[in-house]
Amino acid sequence: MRILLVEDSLSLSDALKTVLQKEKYEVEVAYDGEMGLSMALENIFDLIILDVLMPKMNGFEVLAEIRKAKLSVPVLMLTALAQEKDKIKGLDMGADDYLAKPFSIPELFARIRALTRRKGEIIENNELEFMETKLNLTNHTLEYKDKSIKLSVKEFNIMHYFFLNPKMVAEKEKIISKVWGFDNDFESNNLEVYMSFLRKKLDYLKTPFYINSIRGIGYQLLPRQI
Amino acid sequence: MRILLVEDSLSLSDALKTVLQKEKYEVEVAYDGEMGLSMALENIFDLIILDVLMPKMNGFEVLAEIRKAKLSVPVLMLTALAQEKDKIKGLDMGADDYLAKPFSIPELFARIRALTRRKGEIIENNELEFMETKLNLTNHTLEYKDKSIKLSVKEFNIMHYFFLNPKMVAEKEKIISKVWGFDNDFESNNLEVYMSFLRKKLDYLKTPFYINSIRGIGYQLLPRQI
DNA sequence: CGGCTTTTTTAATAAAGTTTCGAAATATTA
DNA sequence: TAATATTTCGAAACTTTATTAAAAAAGCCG
Repeated sequence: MRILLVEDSLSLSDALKTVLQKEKYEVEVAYDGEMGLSMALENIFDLIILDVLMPKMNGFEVLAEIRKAKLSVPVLMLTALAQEKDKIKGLDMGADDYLAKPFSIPELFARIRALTRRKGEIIENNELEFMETKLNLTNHTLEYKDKSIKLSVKEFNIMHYFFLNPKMVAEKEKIISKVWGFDNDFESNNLEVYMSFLRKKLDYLKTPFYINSIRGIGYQLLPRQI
Repeated sequence: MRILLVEDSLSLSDALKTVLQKEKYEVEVAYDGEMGLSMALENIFDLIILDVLMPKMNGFEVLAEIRKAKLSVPVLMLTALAQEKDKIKGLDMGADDYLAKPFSIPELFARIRALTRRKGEIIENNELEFMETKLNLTNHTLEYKDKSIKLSVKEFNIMHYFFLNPKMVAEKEKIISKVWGFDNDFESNNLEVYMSFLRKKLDYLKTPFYINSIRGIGYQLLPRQI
């Protein structure tokens, strides 16, 4: 489970990182809003913990950009601004929970568990589900009915992005920046190559959905017509 | 948006029901845990607000049964038990949020919006509508009744212009400058060619409007006469 | 480390879809 | 009817996407 922690106070972020890692979360830390935003846009996280008061760009601004980019990752706002209007502002801007400092670590953990539990769609154990097909997050396999197939890291990341944003159109740009990181990919058809790999695997599994391409825009998982 | 409110205190449940209805939520009230559970199992709700301290069956027990029945409906626990261990218990049992009494109504609303947002969000594919026909802005498809057809970029841009200025006469010049960019088009019938493409697609969809041409000026979407 | 497998990248080609252009057919108007 | 505008069609040029094969890189294991 990957968490992005955006928090400028070194003492707090260090402490949080340590306790989170003890609970087996993979944690990446950003020390200001700008850094947090670019990390959020470039990588796939299961949860973002966002401080409000930060240099360069505050938590509200980061949140606004994250949602503008149509990322559906759950966001937990964490802040000293315990005022009601701030809570409401944060929640209405697309945060999923809002915890005022000082908070108790066990409560934070419980809220993290609550937020990551239902990620995307239904989640059991450590898998995401979309149309009866399961993406296993621990062993990177895709499972449908009695068949299962291994995905390479790149294949998995692409599929992960689809499963986290089910039914939505995944723009090529977005997928590329998630899987290969920003700027990369000049003059390369890597994405198309991987989409072809994935289509083969979906065909093998006979999943009830297929990868539809939308010329000039990107791809979308759609139900197979029979 | 349908909400189930499970709360034994008449004064509180009445007050909440009233304010929720003012916000256009459909609200059903259960006055004890057993009643709440059976209503939750029998109907479809978008959110369940669950008190903890209740006669017959407490909120934790109701929640446990709801999750045992594999219902994934979001649950907001609402209670006087503000103790940390209760919060944690509730969240870990499958509640999505936990609010301690006394709480502020605006904060409750903000949390309700946060919890119910994701449901609508997935379907939220932005589209424009004109005469029951939808122009999907992410997919670049045009949809009417049960049919849907893909539009190419140029076709889409033209249609987009119409949908943004419905009922108006779209001047050729304007369309051309929007779709091909400034002045371009000297001595070319591209626009006419595309209008022909679009007419074919509208015929296929059997939309209730057609493209009428206004000689010397441009085009206009008009209701089809039968 | 060295050989083996797997994954990722690159490049070439094929396939599919889009746009443009010119010309012919049709319609409109004065 | 002549002049002008619009519609339609098909071929060609062009773009984007898909597929394949092979080279390069990364990972694995004794």
